[in-house]
Amino acid sequence: MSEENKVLNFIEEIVEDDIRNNRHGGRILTRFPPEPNGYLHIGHAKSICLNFGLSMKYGGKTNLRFDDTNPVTEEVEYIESIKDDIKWLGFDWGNREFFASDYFQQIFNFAVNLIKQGKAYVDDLSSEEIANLKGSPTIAGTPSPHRDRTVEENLTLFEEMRQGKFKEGEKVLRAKIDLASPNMHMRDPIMYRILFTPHHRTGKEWCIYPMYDFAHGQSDSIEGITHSICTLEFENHRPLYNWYIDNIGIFPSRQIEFARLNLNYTVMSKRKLLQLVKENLVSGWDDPRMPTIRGMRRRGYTALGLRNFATSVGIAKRNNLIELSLLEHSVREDLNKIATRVMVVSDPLRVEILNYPKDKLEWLQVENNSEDPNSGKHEIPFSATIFIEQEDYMDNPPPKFFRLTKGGLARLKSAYIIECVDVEYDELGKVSSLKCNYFPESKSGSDTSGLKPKTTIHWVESNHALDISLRLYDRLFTVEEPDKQEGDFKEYMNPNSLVINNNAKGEPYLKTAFLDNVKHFQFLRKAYYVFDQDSTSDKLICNRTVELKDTFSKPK
RNA sequence: UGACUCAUGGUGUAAAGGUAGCACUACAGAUUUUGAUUCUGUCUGUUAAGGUUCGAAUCCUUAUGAGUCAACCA
Repeated sequence: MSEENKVLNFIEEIVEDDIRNNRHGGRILTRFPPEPNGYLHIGHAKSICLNFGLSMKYGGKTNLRFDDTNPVTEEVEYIESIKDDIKWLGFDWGNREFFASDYFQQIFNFAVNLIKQGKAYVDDLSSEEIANLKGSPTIAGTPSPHRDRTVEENLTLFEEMRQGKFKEGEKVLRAKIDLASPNMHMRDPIMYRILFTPHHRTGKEWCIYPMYDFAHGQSDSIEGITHSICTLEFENHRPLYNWYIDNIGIFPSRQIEFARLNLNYTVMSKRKLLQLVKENLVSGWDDPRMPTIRGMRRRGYTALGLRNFATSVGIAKRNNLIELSLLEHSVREDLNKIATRVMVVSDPLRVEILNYPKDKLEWLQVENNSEDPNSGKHEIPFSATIFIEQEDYMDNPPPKFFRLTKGGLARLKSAYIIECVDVEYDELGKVSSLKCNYFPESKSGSDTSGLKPKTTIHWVESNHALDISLRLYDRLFTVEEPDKQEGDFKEYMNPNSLVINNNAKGEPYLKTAFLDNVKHFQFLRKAYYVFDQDSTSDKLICNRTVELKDTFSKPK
């Protein structure tokens, strides 16, 4: 055991304890149980990493199980995307792919079992009537007039429910537990309801469907799940989870709850994300501003970055609000190691190098990534006209500005040192171009000039420059907790969450890289970028994944 | 004002009665042909009040604050 393994979260402690006590023979089986009614988000990623991580750590397995017990909201479309996202994240469930709907017959049999024990009954009351008789947390519920039907009567009625002899809402099957329980979930919860909507897998075979509480734990038990990990809002369901298992007498899976992930400046509920998509406030589930796995992937976040993030947020029972900066840190950490360095000028300022021969062109070697010695090199052109970043030149620099100024020096990355000798302005008085001289003996790698410019700036040669479209993404909301504000959360959307820049100039290698399927880049001194899926070799579109840390521009 | 759960720096997470640690953030400094990376350092914390104990973040009591629950959703 290494040092880091000694710090266990509370679930790992439970698992190690179970292994120590030889519970289930030391077998560990977890599951990830998505409902196929939406796309996976970063919160699901935390759960996926937890469940798969746990089984990998303790020599167990993890099942993928679709919790498809509500045909009204579920669609096949989501199943493929969910599987795709889990694979992309880097996890493999092998052949352990299951559906709660596969267990409908067994779950039905469990219900019959409870009816026979006198622990379940068919109720004719409407949804409203049942709710009204349920009482409140401080007031006990009132029994339904149908609570004491005979076993035979219940058996017949339930079978008739199954045969489709009743309309939707006409009858339900309820567990007979305790109408006075302080836990509302124990007040004769509904086990089955009638639904004539065809199911995406079982078609019209069934017209009665088990409720979550009578399907999830049963599926866990059928699969022999040892640790059924869910989020905190199911804490109050645990007594019911256990009651069903105890009373049916099936494999005792154990439910364990942990705090879901909350990220600031975003929303995480499927319902709200769906709203953003439906109302076209984002371009889709894979909009790079979305906290969905697809969105983050399109944004350029890496699977490893996301997995590391999931690990670093930790597992506990206390409600949390994670700062976006931790996510960004995790992503940068990975990208720093793998991103190919290129030069792209987002706001070009033309520079003429007066003492460089007008028709000369040289190709210079640059490293793909100085962090990775095996990443190789590529070539960039250099000539008498180049672009640099507008913000890298100032007439009247503030103190501590050490980029280019009139009469000042700067190193062009991987090329020469230049000195600014003259400045031209447009009619508005804005700097329109620079005249510089270069120092031939200052060439990168063989510099004998003895000059020590205070900084190195990025640049792009003008004749070979590629026009690049940049999509600059920022946080989707202007407030930390959009859900907790007054009024509609959508009022707090950040109007600048997407800014498109079509003026950027990139080095020609970008096109080669695109054709070579290189994905992640660091645009030197600016940010990490990824090619958007809409790119073609003639029109490169880059999504800004995350900016580089910048300790200079902060003070303003 | 019912039940369940939780409470440690700005954020997140450890410390199983014995030095309050780690990561992120922020701020310094060093290195740097990216104001990045890397390295070093600094700031800030046990919700409150009692109790048990030689000793309490940890155990007990009470208070306070927060979350969840009264869907034929999951």
